[in-house]
Amino acid sequence: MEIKPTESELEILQVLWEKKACTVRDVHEELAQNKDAGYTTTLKLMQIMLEKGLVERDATNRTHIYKPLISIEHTRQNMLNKMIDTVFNGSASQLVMQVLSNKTSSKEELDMIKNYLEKLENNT
Amino acid sequence: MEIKPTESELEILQVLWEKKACTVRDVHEELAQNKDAGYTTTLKLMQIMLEKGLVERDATNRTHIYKPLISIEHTRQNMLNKMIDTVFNGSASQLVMQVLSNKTSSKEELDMIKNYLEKLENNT
DNA sequence: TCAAATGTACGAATGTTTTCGTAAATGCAA
DNA sequence: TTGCATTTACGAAAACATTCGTACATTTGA
Repeated sequence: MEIKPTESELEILQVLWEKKACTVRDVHEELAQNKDAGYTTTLKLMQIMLEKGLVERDATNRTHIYKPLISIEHTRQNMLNKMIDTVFNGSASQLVMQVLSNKTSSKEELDMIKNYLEKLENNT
Repeated sequence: MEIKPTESELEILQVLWEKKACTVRDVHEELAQNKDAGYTTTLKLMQIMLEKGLVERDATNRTHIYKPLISIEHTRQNMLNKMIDTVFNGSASQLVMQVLSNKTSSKEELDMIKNYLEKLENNT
C-alpha cells in the first residue's frame, strides 16, 4: 500500500479514526473548530479519498456514511519510517532520543517507556 | 519561525546539513544520485529557499556558496512535534513506543536509549 | 582571443492539492 | 403540496510546488 494521504486528508482521517463512522457533516463540523473551509471542500476531499481507497462509504441512504480504510497504526508507522529514513539518517534510536530530549515527559511516561524497553530486551 | 520546508527543500537541506556549505552544483550532484532533475531545477529551488530564509548565501564570487539557516535539530523537532500533535494525540510516549515496537533495534540501541532515559530521570 | 563550459536569473509550463460555485436530487416541515 | 434546507456531484479556479527552457554573464583553456 503506497498511498500517502495529503495533509488535509490526514485531518479528515483523524476524525474518522476517532469516531469510526461519519457523515461529511460530522467531519466538517469537527474540522470547522480549528480551521475554516466550506462544507463542499470537505465533501470534495472525502470523495477524492474514496477514489483513492483511503475510505469507504455506505451510500444506501441519501446521507452517506464514511469509514476509514487504512488503520491509524499503519499510517503512523509509515510516517515514522519515512521520517526516520529521510530526516534521521535511518536511525530510529536517534529519533527516539530527540523526542525524549525536548518533549518534557512526566516520570510516569518515562517509566512506561523504560518498562517497555525492558520487555523488548527480554523477548529477544 | 513558522516556515515549513517542502519535500524538495528538505532534500536540499539534508545535503547542506551534511556538508555545511555547498554550491548549487554540489547539492545537485548529490541529489542526482537518487533522483533525476535538471541542474536549473535545483538552482531554482535554492533561490526560492533563499527568499524564504531557509538558507543564506555568499554571492561574493560568481559561484555562490549556500549554507542552511535552520538547524537540523530544530527542523527535526518541529516535524516531530507536528506529528505528535496531529497523529499521536499529543502523546510523545505513544510515538516512542510505536517506533520501538516496529523498528527492530539492536540491543546496543536499546541500551543507549535506556541509559538516556535514566540520565533524564536523574536530572529532574 | 574566442569558443566551450559553467554559472545565475527568471518566466512560464506542468503537476498537485485545496477551495469553492453551481446544479440537481432528496428530505422535511408548514 | 410546496418551498426551504440538506445533500451529493462535479468542473473549474486558486494556491502551492516542481520542472525546465532560455537568456545572459563570467571563467577557462586551447
